[in-house]
Amino acid sequence: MEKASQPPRKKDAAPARRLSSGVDGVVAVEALDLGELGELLGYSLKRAQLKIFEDFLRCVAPVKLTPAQFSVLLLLDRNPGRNQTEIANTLGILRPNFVAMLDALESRGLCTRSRSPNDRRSHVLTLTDKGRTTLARAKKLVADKHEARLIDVLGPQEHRAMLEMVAKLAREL
Amino acid sequence: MEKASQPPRKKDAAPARRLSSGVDGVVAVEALDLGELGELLGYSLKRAQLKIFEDFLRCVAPVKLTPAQFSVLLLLDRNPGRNQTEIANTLGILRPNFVAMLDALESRGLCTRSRSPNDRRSHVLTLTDKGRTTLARAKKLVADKHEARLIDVLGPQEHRAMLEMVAKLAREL
DNA sequence: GCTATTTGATATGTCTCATAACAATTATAA
DNA sequence: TTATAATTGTTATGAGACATATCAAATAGC
Repeated sequence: MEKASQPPRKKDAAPARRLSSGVDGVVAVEALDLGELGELLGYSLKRAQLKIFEDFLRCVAPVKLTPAQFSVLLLLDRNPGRNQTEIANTLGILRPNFVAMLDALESRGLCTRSRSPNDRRSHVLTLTDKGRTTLARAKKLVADKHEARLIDVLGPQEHRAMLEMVAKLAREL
Repeated sequence: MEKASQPPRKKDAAPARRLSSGVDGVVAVEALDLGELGELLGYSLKRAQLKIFEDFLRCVAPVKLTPAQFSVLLLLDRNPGRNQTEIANTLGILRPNFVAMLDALESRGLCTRSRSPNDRRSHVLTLTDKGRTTLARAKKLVADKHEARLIDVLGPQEHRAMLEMVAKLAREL
């Protein structure tokens, strides 16, 4: 055990740092020690969330919908006749930022704004037929590809358990 | 129950939409139907993640560290002598974006950049004493306040289970 | 009627994340 | 060795999400 020439580096002597690897001459760097980062729920949660959104985008790519757009279409379908403020609020989107989102959906012919006869300030949001069929296609892609992949990785029990835990955190924290 | 004067609104007779509530005269809007949004893991996961980061910021506010900064300090402590590319890569941060992060930490005296004698291109990153004590304070706040809160909401078993599931997703998806 | 509030919208600013390009340095090949 | 390629830190820049202030039109409350 010769630890002579090394400068005193803490007490938890880390082993050799670099290992040149493989026939292709690529020099790999030894994986770093994540330490207590692995015990930080928020850290892994964030990374999982990014991966999940990536997977969502890939699976739903045929209908060109982002997770946010998909959630808007779902809400419009389930809650016809609502205005922008109501939809934006329940999705946690601020009204100013919701304007451009709606512009994009409306310009693609997926939904429409129409002045409410009761309150001419507000716009009643409605899914178009194209919006409904697009939503139907998206739902199928989400169920068959995206959620299926998650269930495949986690297992059905854990997937269900995780849904509940994550909903509880979103609700009660 | 007089609902006479209202104009006929669609056919799927949704129940009354607005309920004026409370003594303070605030008019609440009936909660919208989230539909299958509650079954979308990514949706709740994202909302949970935002709440967790909020809670982290609140708990760690006394030492003024963001989750990203905390993760950098943790990594520097566990992996002394590494350069910017290595630290940034393992945290999933792109090198250009890591520069400003390091500027902030270095300007607060929490870490230092020094040219490596072996490879004068790279900067060896080192935690300062102030960085170490700050990290120690942050770790205590995270454990005693932040993670404690999560365990309080989820329960110890579920908290542990969720850690593993989320790590699995981040790893295998 | 008069004031305050609400709704959609615009402008703006910040923050995160991603890409291209560059100088200095090192590695590799001819 | 010299010429070429690759790497490191950096800057500049752009896209996207997210937040605030402000506005005109419309409505509500007094």
